[in-house]
Amino acid sequence: MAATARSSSETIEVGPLQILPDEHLARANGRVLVLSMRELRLLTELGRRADRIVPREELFRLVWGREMRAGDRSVDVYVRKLRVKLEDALPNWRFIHTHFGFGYRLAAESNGRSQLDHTVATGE
Amino acid sequence: MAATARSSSETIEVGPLQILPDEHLARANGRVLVLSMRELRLLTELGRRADRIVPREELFRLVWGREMRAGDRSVDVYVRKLRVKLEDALPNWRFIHTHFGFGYRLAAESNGRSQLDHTVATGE
DNA sequence: ACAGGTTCTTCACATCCTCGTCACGACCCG
DNA sequence: CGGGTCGTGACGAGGATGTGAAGAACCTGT
Repeated sequence: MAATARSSSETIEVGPLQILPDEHLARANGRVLVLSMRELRLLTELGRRADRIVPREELFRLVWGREMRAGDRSVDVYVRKLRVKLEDALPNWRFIHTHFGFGYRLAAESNGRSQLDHTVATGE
Repeated sequence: MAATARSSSETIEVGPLQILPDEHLARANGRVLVLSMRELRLLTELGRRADRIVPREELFRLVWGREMRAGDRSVDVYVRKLRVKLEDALPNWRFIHTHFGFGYRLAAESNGRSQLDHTVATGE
């Protein structure tokens, strides 16, 4: 892959979610999320395109670094893993949205009510 | 003629409605609308001809890519689906107008009052 | 090299969504 | 009023996505 060594710490914020690719970690309301390599990369690439629909093939290319074979379900499986961990960390939010026939989109959406946890107190 | 230049990221705006065919999505006051392939294409073709009456046969040809068989109600059904989703996202607006015997026309018309719609995520 | 634990990949099955179509009733216009 | 047009809800088939699990690959410390 491109030898573009990212110098300054990139920070991606999506609602109460904070992604720090260069630190190899993400935070939910300041709490550190334990993510594997693949999971973090997938989340990062989605985060870099937050609020936009990213096709599976593109996601696979970005995260796995090669072309996706037809029928490969890896992206779906890792989306699932991310959803579980995000749900676990922030029960009242939904982040990864499916766009049937197109791909996935990352965006913070509160589950309607009880966003009493808005006292994020991130360094913001 | 269809000299539609394939400029990157075409944006169609109709009142508070924003259609981004290349992103595979549309927004209502910035909020993403979840549309299926057909729905988005229909909305797009209507949007490209905003304020003009588009005959069913033409709409069908544009969206389905083939000639419409007599008695086919697909266009009507999908107009209905779009209306429901648009109504859900922007309750005080009407977009798709029927022209009896001719076809449909897309135009933003506020229902007169209180378009201060804070359509907060219902979470329903 | 080995054991123990973790991550990655692949599968099979379950579930959900889309799409085209139908049927019936309301509507519009002459 | 009469006949065609449009609105609307429902249905089934087929395909796309969700989900749990098993085995392979990998990593780490001894």
